[in-house]
Amino acid sequence: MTVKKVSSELSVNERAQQLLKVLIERYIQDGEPVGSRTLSRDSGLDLSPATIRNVMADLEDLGLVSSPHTSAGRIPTVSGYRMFVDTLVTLKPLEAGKIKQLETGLYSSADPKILVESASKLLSSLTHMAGLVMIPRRKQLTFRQIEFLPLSSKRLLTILVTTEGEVHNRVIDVRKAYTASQLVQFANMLNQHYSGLSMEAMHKRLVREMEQARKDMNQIMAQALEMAEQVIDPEIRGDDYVMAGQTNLMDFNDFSQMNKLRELFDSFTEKNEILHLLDGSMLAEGVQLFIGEESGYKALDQCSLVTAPYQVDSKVAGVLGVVGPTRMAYDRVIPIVDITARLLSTAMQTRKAK
Amino acid sequence: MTVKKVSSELSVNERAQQLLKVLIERYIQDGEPVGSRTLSRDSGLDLSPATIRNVMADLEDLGLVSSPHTSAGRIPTVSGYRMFVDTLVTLKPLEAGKIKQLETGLYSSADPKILVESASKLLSSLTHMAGLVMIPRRKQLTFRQIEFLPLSSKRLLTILVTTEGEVHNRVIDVRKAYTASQLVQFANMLNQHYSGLSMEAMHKRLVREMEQARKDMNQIMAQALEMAEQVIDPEIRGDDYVMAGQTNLMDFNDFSQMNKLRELFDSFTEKNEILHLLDGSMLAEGVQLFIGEESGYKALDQCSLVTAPYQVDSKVAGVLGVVGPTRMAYDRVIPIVDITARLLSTAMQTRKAK
DNA sequence: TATTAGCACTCTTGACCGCCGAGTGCTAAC
DNA sequence: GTTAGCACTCGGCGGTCAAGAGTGCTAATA
Repeated sequence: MTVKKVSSELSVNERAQQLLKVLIERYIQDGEPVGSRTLSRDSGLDLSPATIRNVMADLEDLGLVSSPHTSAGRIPTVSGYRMFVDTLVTLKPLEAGKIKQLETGLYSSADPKILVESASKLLSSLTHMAGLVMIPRRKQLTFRQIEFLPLSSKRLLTILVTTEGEVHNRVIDVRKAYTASQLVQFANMLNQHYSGLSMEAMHKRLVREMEQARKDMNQIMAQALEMAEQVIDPEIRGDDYVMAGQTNLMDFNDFSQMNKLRELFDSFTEKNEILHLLDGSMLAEGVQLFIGEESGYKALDQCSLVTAPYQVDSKVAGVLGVVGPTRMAYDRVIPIVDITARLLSTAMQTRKAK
Repeated sequence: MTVKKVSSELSVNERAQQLLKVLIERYIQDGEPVGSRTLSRDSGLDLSPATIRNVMADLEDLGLVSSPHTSAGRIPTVSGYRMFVDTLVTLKPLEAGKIKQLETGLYSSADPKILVESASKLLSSLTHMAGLVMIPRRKQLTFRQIEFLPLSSKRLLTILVTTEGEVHNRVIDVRKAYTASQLVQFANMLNQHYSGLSMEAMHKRLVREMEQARKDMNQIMAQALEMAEQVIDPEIRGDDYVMAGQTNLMDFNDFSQMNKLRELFDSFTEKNEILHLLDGSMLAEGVQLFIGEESGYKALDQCSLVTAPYQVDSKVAGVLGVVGPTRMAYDRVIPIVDITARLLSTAMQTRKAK
């Protein structure tokens, strides 16, 4: 009896899941609420609309679907999508042509800046949504060298280079004028002393040793350290990302209300909400999804974000992904994001493996 | 007789102009076609609606106004706006508060990159439209020094610094591996040889002398020159600009058709059309306007662009401006752009005048 | 007991209609 | 040259109506 009940419940669930799957696929395709008739016709399950209506009522009780109004079909809820992407979806392998496109797009340059930009453009063009690639985290970057160039008497151009090949520059004002050779001396000292440290570690040591130098009345040293501090302090905070194809999102009538769309775009330029999400998905193993309100940010509550981390020299270096309407073709998008991350990883390798 | 006719025609014109002015001011305020009744009431000219209708018919013949349909009021055409901004508009001086806002916003940093960004943000927030600031033209920049850092055996990080304090970096692949000291030697040679030249001049000489070095079989020299060429070649082309507040444009129902707005946004990321316009207005003396189709670009045909050049050390260095709907408050926007350009000029000065 | 047919009900959508208000162009009078 | 008057036009708004799609419920069926 018990056994039978369980198995019967299970079969109900399987059938319901199958129906949910078809419903979502259908809804993703057409963007319109799916009714019982349609489902009866296209589910391959040979059930009458009436039966399907019963199942739908169950799914609605479970919070997996909802109907916009009494006499409309059903549309998936966020939980519905979640179940779909977690257990139901059958991913579509990426066509060879698109893989080729990705490869040629990514293997044509060695400059990380250009690579990141290409990746984000490719993501956007392959998915017809907005692509984004996070730039390697500052904190994890390691200091390589610094340089000071005088612009005017009390104004210096500072250039900071990381081992990874990123260059950051900043203009700073200093209290007194230094000669060119003094500046070179400062730079040499800092370079010898700190080269190879992570930015974060360097920051900590800088602060500590600045204290020390002040106590020792070592003016020169203190000055040099202060200058360095001025440069790396802003660099240490804040990751950044590059985005492409934002305007693609304007085509989805899911965002027909302008203010919603505006909110979204603003959060793209504001960046910190998105960065926080990307930051979180750095730790995840493979592709990760934030569906609708799952992200926790109001601006994104009509969107889904699909991300995957990428590596440089087999260490996680950043995250890339796409943003689109909740109703997106997950079966196509997930593989695209996945593969792009892999390809970017190999393209970013500093020493050639082959 | 002739005299009388002329003077009479003139007075008609003056009256018509006055009416055109009021009409445009009104239309800018409300965004709705202005009818003869309204004009009769608010023009201050004590004319009956019927008379005004006659004048309107004349203005329509002259192509200065048009009516969207038979029984609507009139709205200005591009030529109408043009006449308005050229001869009719009475500019509203900027309130002291806003000037203060600009000053504190611009005098807080010395870094040109940050300055440019602040300026564009300020423009956007003061006008509630999109602000943009062009970054000093590359060709006019002068070369100061170059540096080569090895990333891996055949991959170099190149850093190029201009006298103006801009830093450009790029990763390049080279044919053979060089030692660190060789790279330093290359850099020294280039720095001594070319420092102080404009990028354009440097480019020309590089090409010429590369030829020469090849003929002389001076391998080292040729290699060094080729590397330099790889760096400055991409830098020499293409100016760039920074934009802020694009989403402000989404509030104007003038851009209610999404595809029009999308076209506009795309042309912002595409950049070259806008750059071409900005480029053109570098030569102009003060504030310059492109109204609607005047710009010649389809994406901008619903917009106006208000620009003004700014100086660095009393040489024109770039252009800034705002983009908004054709129906914008020119009387307020023109002074804002004008003053921002002036303030940015003084903020950008490399040696302090005071 | 699960499934299905049937039916009444609900809700959206688009078409059609008529009316009102705003505004015009024209003509004739001032 | 200006104005009053009048006929006309057009967009917008609200209401009604029918069609279509889909639901929930109940009772019959396998």
